[in-house]
Amino acid sequence: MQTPKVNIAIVDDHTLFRQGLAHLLTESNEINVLFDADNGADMIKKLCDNALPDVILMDITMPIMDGYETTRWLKENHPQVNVLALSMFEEDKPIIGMLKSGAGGYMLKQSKAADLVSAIKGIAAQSFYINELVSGKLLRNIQNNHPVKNTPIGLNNNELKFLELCCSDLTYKQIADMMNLSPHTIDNYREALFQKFEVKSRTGLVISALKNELIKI
Amino acid sequence: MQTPKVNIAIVDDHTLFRQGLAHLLTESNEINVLFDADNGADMIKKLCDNALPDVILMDITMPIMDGYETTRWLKENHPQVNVLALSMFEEDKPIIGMLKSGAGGYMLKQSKAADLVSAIKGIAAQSFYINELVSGKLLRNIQNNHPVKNTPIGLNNNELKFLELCCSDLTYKQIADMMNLSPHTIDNYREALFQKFEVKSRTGLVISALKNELIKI
DNA sequence: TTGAAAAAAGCTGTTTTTACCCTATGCAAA
DNA sequence: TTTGCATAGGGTAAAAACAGCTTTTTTCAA
Repeated sequence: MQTPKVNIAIVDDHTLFRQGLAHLLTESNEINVLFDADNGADMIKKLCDNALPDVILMDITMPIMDGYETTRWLKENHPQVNVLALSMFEEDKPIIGMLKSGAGGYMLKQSKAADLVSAIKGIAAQSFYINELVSGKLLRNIQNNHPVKNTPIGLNNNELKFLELCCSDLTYKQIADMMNLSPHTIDNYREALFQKFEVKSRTGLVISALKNELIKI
Repeated sequence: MQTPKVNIAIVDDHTLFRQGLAHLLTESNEINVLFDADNGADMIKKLCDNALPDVILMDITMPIMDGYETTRWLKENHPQVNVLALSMFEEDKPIIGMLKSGAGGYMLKQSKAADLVSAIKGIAAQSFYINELVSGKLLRNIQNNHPVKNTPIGLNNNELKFLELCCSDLTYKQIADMMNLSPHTIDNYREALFQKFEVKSRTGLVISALKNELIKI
């Protein structure tokens, strides 16, 4: 008899990816997929009807309740559940952001299945799984000694709305009209966001926001 | 005995997605996955060593040889093979673009497995599979009677390089330096791309390029 | 091979939009 | 009261956008 299977859940808004991954992992005979969910809110519902998983594979970009928020909720309400972030993005900010939210590891969707299985087993056994991808970011984060850099950036509703409208062919004046605000107010939002994102141009802002999965296009 | 299985191949640069999907589809008992590939070039190699598939599931964004190019190659060299585009993107341009390149259908990765299986069976039987997503775009394309709008936009190497550098915090002057060209020449590229993409600002250009999967960030 | 045509690269402007200052008001919470 | 905030303003400099034109390079057929 082998070691007992690891019970997991998969939270991701791409149905095909979720279901395909579930089959793939089940076939490894080392992992048991208890359930899967479309987003954080869906996961919370399904947690009630299922045994508590050892590990939850968590996407970042999801409608309604995203990976950051869901991970924070889990650490608040079920701290014994390990979260393994699973994302397409290899930028600093989402990685550091998910780890800060409470994820114990971070894997790319570009990974091989065998590596993902190791990561799941690793995180189930030790509550964390540090691969090269993550350790590099962590190291760089320390070496740069602005340790809390690259954190998820807190935006209020208007800033977020503005950020979305920024991802377009609209001028700031047109954006101001659409938000029923003075162009000067818009200019304040712009200034604030440039500082938060450490950029110097609207294009830089848009690219950063997309890389951090704060907005979708 | 049922109808014979449909032989397919999967071309996608995300290993986990590809393998997971292969397992998922195999389990349906109606589909047989002959092989999978990382990108178009990889697919061409593997085509030699395998039976010709009935249907190829094709991602759009891939390194080395993308979905558009690969589909065109297939239609040129193996016109009897049906291509079903499988992408995250529901914008007009990638959809129309893949169809124009020769794909017989277009499915979202957000689809349910059962729908994907129907699409594969449909396209194997009839060489095309038109769902609501696609028919809407086609209809709109006809109604707007600029029928060849939303086609993939042809860019030369310098324009593409410029476009990539545009997706950054760099000024045009800095981009000119990096490309060892005069800022005036860069201005010509900008002008040309604005016309091709029908935009009025660098931000609009960047967003369009991303939506059309001409560049990645 | 040559020279006409086309494409690519470069230049001079002007106008509009962005980016970056610093200040001020109203309002609500501490 | 004070603090913090969202809002709004004026002014300036830089960058981006737009237009019209010249030179260089490439291409290809006579």
